[in-house]
Amino acid sequence: MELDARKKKILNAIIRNYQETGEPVGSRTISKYSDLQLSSATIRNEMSDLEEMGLIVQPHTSAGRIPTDKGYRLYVDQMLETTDREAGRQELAETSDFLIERMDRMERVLKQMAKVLATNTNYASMISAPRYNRNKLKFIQLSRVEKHKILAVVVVEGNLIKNSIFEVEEELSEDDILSLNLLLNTNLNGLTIEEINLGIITKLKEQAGSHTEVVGKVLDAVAEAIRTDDEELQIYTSGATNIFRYPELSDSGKAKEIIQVFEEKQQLTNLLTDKLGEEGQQGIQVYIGNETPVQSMKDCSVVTATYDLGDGLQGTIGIVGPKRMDYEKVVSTLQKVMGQLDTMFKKEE
Amino acid sequence: MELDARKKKILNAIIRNYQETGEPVGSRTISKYSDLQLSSATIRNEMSDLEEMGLIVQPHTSAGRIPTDKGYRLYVDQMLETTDREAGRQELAETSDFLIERMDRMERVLKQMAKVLATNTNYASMISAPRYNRNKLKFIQLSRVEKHKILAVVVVEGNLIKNSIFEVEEELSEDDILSLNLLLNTNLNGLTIEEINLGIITKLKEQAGSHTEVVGKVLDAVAEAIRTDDEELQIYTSGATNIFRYPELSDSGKAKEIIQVFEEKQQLTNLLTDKLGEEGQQGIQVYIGNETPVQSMKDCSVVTATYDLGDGLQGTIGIVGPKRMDYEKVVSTLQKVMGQLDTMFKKEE
DNA sequence: GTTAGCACTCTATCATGTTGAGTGCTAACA
DNA sequence: TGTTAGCACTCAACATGATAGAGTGCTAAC
Repeated sequence: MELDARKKKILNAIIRNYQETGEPVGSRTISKYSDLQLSSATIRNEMSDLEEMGLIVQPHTSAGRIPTDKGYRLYVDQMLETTDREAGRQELAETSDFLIERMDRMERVLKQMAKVLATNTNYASMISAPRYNRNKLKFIQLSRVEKHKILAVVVVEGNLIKNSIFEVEEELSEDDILSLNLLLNTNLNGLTIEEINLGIITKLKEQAGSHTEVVGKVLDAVAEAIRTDDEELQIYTSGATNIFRYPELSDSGKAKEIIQVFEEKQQLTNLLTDKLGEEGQQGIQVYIGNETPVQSMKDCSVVTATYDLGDGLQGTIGIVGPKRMDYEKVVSTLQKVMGQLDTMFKKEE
Repeated sequence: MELDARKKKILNAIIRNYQETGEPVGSRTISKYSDLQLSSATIRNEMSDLEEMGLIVQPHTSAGRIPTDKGYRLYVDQMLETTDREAGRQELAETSDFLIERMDRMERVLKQMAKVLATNTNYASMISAPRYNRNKLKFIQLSRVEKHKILAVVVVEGNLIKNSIFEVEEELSEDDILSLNLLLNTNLNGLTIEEINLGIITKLKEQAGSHTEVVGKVLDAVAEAIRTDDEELQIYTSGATNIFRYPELSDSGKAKEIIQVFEEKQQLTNLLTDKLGEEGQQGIQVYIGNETPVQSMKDCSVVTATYDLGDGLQGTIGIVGPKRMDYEKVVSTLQKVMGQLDTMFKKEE
């Protein structure tokens, strides 16, 4: 069976209506509220066809129809026009002014962004801090904090800073520290973690003479600082409790599963890094129901988008909501937030 | 009416029973499962008295009784013996071995502790990172990262480290930085934030000569590093979804409120800092129902405990659960975790 | 002071009936 | 051939009523 223009219109109307009400939608409703002038009987025939094609289903006999995952997929792929909504843009802009004023550190900005996303959409939001694709070492600074305690500050490309305090057996003089600083910086700066191989390490330790212990510990700190461990991906979330707004997700079994994922964050990594390399349309990915890589989200839809701050700094923002979410609004909101991240960090750094 | 020993025993039995089942408990149950050999009729008379005293209530006529806030309060204050439970200790100890092995940074330890607390008790847990009572400046280190960018590393007592990168107009030479470092450290080390007054600032800026801009920005960074802002209190939580285990808290209205508090964390500050100064019995505080400073927790009980790592490092750990929580277990678990924090950080630092 | 017995109350549960929304099918119509 | 009116049918949701069971308070006897 082919999907002609009229069937598309009807499917569209069903999805829109279901989006608003959350209730199965019947033939009479469509007949009244769509622009095609057809009787409910005709709509019924068409709906029967749509059901046969697997785009909609009845929860039970004598109920209206609701879209299937396949139906949503079709809707998202073919029927969604990304119209700019002036109203939405306006609203978000206001929040953003407020945001820029109070801006402080990356962490705070990301937290705020997550919050803006969640409150604007009424869905749950998540945002991952930038991952470092190129992990070049920029700068190392050792200092003596106490007699046997050394502070190592490691700065990598993108001005990410990591500290580490460790204890050493020997007592180092200021001069020792100075020369170690020089040694480390001349040999390591500009290198990526892959380039710091055993050869370089051995050479360093030789040159360090009696201070091999310190060098070893510093290298540990460096490794710690620039590793791109998935476990370590910082994720900020907001509005997880928004899912209670949607009855189809509110029963305590489903709600628990979803909120747990948001609380533990570990699993969100899968969502936020899933298609990180590939370039879709502007890096936007839509997972409907079972398409999700995270099983607990099978009753939700997830929309993610990759942002790029330059300097190899890439991260992902995402929205989790019911399958009947307002995809149009979500996509355009995500785009706006990405634009904002862009200007914000262009301005700041 | 006076509360004799028998009434206490009955109240105790009611609370214990309600703790396990979550159902109102009737006279017959007590008659059978308590060690006092009394008929249900006698128990009924006593229960009637307990109700009159406001310690228990009937949800409706012909239902059993459940404890009131006042009843729980009496139970916690007078009837709770903190017996060491060998089994519990054993269990927690195992988890802790695992924990020590993977220990890394303070943040990770605290996250793990929260998790241990939550999984051991099956309630929700929260833990605040140490607050700094004495904020003595220990060490400042400036370095040049790029031409116009300076990295300031500030170390305060307790080895808390804060970084800040800022831009400066003038181009600083390595020598400039060296002398600024000297200047800042000789003048500021060992001072608390209160002691860094306008006089010292002016003096510093004079001595800095042309580098007043840098000094100003460094001082901002210092202020940022050692301020004890409540807003900034780092809080780690775990097991918020445990509340779904308790039917009396699972309906989506209550659950939403509670989980929201855990998600936004802001309000938890009130719980975790409420009685921070005062010393109760080992710093343990129990809030039952409406006693809580956070309105959304009025259907829960909250138990908090203050830990002290020495060096002026103080923080709070807490448990949130239903009012019928196992106070005994919670208190003893908290004590164990505090002991662990203690040994852990004594060992490490 | 304790207990057995009884009338009473209230919830939970189940069966039953009713209503209304919505469908599928058929026959008539353009 | 596509569209529509009409009708019988289905099913969830809601209300009603009956029943069982848990638990109480009270009274009278021990």
